[in-house]
Amino acid sequence: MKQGSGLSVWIRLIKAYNLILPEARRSVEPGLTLPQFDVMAQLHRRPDGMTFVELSRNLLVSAGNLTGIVQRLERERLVARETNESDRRSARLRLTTEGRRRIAAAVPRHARDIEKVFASVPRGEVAQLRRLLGNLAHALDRQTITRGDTR
Amino acid sequence: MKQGSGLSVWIRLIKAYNLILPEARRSVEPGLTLPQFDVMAQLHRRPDGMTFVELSRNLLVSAGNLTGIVQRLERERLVARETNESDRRSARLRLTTEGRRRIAAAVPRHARDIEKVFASVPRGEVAQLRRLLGNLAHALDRQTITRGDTR
DNA sequence: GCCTCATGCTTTAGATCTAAAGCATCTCCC
DNA sequence: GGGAGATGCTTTAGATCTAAAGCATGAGGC
Repeated sequence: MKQGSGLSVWIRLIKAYNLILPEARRSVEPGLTLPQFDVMAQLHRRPDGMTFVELSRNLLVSAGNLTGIVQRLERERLVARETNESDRRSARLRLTTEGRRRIAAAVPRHARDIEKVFASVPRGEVAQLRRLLGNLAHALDRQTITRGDTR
Repeated sequence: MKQGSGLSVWIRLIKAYNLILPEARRSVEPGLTLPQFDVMAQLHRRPDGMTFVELSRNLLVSAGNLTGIVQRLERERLVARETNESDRRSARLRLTTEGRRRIAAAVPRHARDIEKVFASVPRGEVAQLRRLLGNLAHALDRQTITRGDTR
């Protein structure tokens, strides 16, 4: 009777995700795409910079994708890389002064815009969703890591 | 104190979505992409076929994207289009016999694979998530429609 | 000092995605 | 009729994404 509720959760998750995503996209600084904004927002919280690997872990973006995203940000002089002399494979990315200027106001504005999206949802439900989605992500995380086994 | 929970829900939604998505992708019939699978799964439930507009409404995929996805399915002879003589703008898409064969077993298998993803989540939480995500999608839906106003 | 493997980033091919413009065809109203 | 606007699909440019291969550099064992 309760059969199939997992699939139903997944379908509703997709639906909610795809309803919010365009709002999130609309809310980013004009001239930036959402992935570009995400990279800059991450860097904004880490004045000492981040490597590609650190970034890709925090953003759930593969390293391969970052190459292109960062290249476009470098072309716009919003991000700069410096090579690490002690490990010449890795690069450290930082916001430029212009990049910091552009993102500083955009981050809190984006946060406010996302809050507005949830304005019509009862407070209690938002709190529950927050908790349940946190549990869900944790459960999936463990499961995904485990699946890496050869067994 | 409770400030910012909407943003937090959004971030966790992204995380959960991005954890499940690779599993969903892994689970589709080999040789098909997830969007291609989605199109075929929709058509499988509608033996009398669907137009591009109907499909894009059900899949949250823009009509522009469908053109390419359907072209690849036509190339593989999994889907065929017939032109509507009474309205020559629109096309009706149907699964071919081969397409039906390919998708028939894949759909329930995919559903079982998604259920497995939720195996480690307590039944009660799955039920709550189902309900809350349903409410969320409804609330957002109304809001999005309303936003279309000039006001 | 080499060899092997791991690590960090880039590249490639192919598919998708957004946003916007474009092309037919239909509808409606004067 | 004929034109204005709506509708259904396609096309375009640019960005992203997956999956997989590739390249350079590091680290550890012998």
